[in-house]
Amino acid sequence: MTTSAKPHHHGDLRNALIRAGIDILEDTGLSGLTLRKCAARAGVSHAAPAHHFDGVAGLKAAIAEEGFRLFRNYMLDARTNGPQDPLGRLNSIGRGYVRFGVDNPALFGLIFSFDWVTSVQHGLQDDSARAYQVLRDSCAPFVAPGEDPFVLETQVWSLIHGFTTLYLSGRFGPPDADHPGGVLLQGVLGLFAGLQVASKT
Amino acid sequence: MTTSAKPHHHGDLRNALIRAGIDILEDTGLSGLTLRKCAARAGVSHAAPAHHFDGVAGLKAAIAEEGFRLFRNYMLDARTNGPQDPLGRLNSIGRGYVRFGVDNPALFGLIFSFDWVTSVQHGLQDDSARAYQVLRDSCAPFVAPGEDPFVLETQVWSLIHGFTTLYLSGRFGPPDADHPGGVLLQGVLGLFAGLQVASKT
DNA sequence: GAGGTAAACTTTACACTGTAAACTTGCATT
DNA sequence: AATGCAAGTTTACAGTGTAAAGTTTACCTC
Repeated sequence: MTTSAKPHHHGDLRNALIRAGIDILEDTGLSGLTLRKCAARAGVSHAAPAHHFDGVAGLKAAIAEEGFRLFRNYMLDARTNGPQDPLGRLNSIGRGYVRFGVDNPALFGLIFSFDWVTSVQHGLQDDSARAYQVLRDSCAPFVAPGEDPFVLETQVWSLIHGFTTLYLSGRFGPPDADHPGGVLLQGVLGLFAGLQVASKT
Repeated sequence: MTTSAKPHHHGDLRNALIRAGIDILEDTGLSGLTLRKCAARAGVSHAAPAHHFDGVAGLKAAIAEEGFRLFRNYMLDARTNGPQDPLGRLNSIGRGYVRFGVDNPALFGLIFSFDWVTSVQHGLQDDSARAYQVLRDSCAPFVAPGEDPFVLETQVWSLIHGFTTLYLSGRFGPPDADHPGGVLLQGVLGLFAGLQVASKT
């Protein structure tokens, strides 16, 4: 029939589908991300993404992988461009965290929509861990030598993550794209003011 | 909406559908909650719930209303049964918060799945505010007279909410149904140890 | 090169979902 | 009693994920 040079083999369909998915997330939010729309956007049949990613869960996981990388870069950028004392660096992580959410709300929702078991099943634990490591590093100066850093990390992560999700849901008013978190975030981060830099022994 | 006191056909279909919905949430999680399954469970046609609640969003909102009440009771019970000093009461709120999530993970996910605009559209702001008031009251002793309590409340809410969502996702290991949050929660709540009870002037 | 094989996609089909409109039934007010 | 209206049902439809089978393309072996 149509003998035109229409290559069956797309070449880089996997990445094209991921990019299409991210675009759809920006345009129509998490609920708008479907296999079929993703396929249509990439110009392939609706079953192609299912074949590549083994179902919609796999597609979302592949997008989340890219999302975690972006997320990590937001935190790194914020830390790089902020004050370099331990507390300043920790606060910068928090600001980068919130800014990522404000700039990419649907992607933020996606990467945290997996429970941990599902994350591991889809091989997301590495990307997730790399992002977490940034937070971990910024907590390290406050951990006394020989002590378990886990409690402090969980305190920091819980506070920042909780604020970000509540902030994105609009419970503190409409998110401010120019100053993510606004002065409220600054006040919330004040809870870290009491942290003591651990001596190096 | 005022509950119609007149059973025309079924009798109390609205409440029956809400209870069916909560049962389905427990059994199959948030993604398993559909209009049609809910209708089948209540023994009516699949279009009945849509008629009562104006779509699936309305059904979820009605279930969330009940969820917020249960959520509030969890916090109140925890506070009642715990130590009665200000810090002890604040910590109890946190424990009740986490316990509600562990006991009703899908319902917890549901009541926080609405953004604020949608919440208001469905008339959930009152139930949400009543639950928030419990947290607010427990924060009050730490707010200096004349000061805005909002920052402290946001600190507390963010920390507890963030911990609960991350804990429920299994990122700190499988949730412990007998001791929700476990020792980790205790450590996280330690961040409040520095709070000072405000003088009454 | 010829032939075979596996991967990359398409086509087709199906069950399930939410929503809308038309239809039926039964209570209630006038 | 007649009419109106609320409560449910029936029917229909578009969109979704998934599975199976079919088709095309690239590659590999002989």
